[in-house]
Amino acid sequence: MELESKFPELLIAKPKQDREGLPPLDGVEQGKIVTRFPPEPNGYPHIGHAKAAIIDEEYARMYGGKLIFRFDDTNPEKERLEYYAAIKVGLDWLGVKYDHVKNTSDDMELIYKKAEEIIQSGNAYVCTCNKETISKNRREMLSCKCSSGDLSQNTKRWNDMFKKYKPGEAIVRFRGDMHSENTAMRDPTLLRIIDEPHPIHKDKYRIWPNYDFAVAIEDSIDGITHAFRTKEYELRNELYYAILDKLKMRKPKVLEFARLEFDGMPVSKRVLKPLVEEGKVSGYDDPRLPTLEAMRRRGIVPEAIRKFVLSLSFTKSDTLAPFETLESFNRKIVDPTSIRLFITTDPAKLIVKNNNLTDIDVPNHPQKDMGKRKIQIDGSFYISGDDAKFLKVGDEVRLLELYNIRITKVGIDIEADMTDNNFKPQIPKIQWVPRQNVVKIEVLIPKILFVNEQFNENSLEIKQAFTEPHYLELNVGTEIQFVRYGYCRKDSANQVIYTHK
RNA sequence: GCUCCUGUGGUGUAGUCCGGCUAAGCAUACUGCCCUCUCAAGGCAGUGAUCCCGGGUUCAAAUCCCGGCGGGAGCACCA
Repeated sequence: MELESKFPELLIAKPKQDREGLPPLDGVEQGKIVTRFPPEPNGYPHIGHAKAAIIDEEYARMYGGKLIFRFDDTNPEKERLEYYAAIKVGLDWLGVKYDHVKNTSDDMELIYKKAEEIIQSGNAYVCTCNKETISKNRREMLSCKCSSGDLSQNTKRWNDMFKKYKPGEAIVRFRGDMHSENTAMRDPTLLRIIDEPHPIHKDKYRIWPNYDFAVAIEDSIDGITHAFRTKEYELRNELYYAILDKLKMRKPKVLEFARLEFDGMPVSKRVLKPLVEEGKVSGYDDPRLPTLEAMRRRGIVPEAIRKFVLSLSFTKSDTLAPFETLESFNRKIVDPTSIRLFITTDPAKLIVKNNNLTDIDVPNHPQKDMGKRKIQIDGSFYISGDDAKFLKVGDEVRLLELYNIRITKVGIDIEADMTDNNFKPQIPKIQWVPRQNVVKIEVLIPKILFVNEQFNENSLEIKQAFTEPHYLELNVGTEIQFVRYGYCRKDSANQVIYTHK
């Protein structure tokens, strides 16, 4: 009673309402957030990039802040110009809008300055031990002789890294703690020598920062407030903060999320590269792959990917991504604008002996006004093998949008008589394609790429099919719903890719 | 092996920080009905979770504590 009057706020129920989209962030002021999407241009963008970019953008947008798109291009051995372009194309396709683009490699002078600073302050040293020794010492928690070298030695060695040393002969190491439980803290590498020409800067630089050093500095100077990264970096948070601490630089907040990968659809270049090289898939845009280009070809639209990513929320728990959920989102988005056409697979011939029509207008969509198309008729049709095999003499079925027929003969050629044109809800309805002017197409049906870690030799089914002449008038890229068959995207003049049912 | 992260229906999540208002919401999948000249989309209904297990704290635990077990990741001069 007394409490009530003194502290009425205690009685107010805490806000537990439903939310949409990503969970709110702690202590963020409107307009004060800056996020970043920092891919390495070392491959084609895939669903994992999409998740990261969408999360980065959503949070920036949620609090009216900014998104910086930054290429973390500090390893010339792996990066190529075409990947910068591919990633940008992918982001634009996804509809992710960024406020600023930059390359980490454009900040090399600054990074060198920071490197010198961290060496000067005694928080880093140049190590000339070989790789084996270094990794052995890490395992055994032992410091090497280089770590006790004085400042003049480190300065001299640092200067020598620009010219004298060969790659592998000297690295800059952070003075961490060789006894730390966190192996990432056992004097990790900060910079190393790489003589491979950089895709943008060619031979201008040969000392390159590694991930931990570059990201920490870049995030800090870019004004990033929230740095989102996948969970496998979690152990490196301590390092990230330690580097900024020694450099006396502003610290962004680092948060992790679970990485996204579909079951049986690996994303790693280690797995994908051999498939492409051996010709087991047609390229990085093969519809079986989880690359953005592949999903686009397959008929997945960006809005569906965004909805899907947001439905996964922002968690660290390992997820087995539900591809069918993505398909469901996609289907709902694509359905209202997909033209309906007839298709027949494993076709069977059907002759309607008393056909008396020469053409018919068929609506392009059952609900939306998408116009009609004219189909020429002469009584000679194809129907799907799947439908044909259930037909018996005497059955009455309806040719969709056309008329009802009664089967008079089955076998290789099916014969029938037209009965009437009254719509009868209870009889089976099947699609058909006139044999005159039939268009022959191939349907590519992507299936799961890997089953139990094994490449699935049957991962791409190719089906021959017949469709209507109207198909020829559609642009490549058009999403079509083949009635009673499924959604497909027109990939070329004579090929479609199956999107989903 | 060591270290870290994680564990809610078939699947993905909400709720867990600040214990009760929900023996658990939403989506997807599945089933049925309605609508429909598609096995699509849309509408309605239903099946399905003792919230990993065991103990503890409490009037009260998915939510707090302890102990197990399962899954994932990191241990590079890659990001």
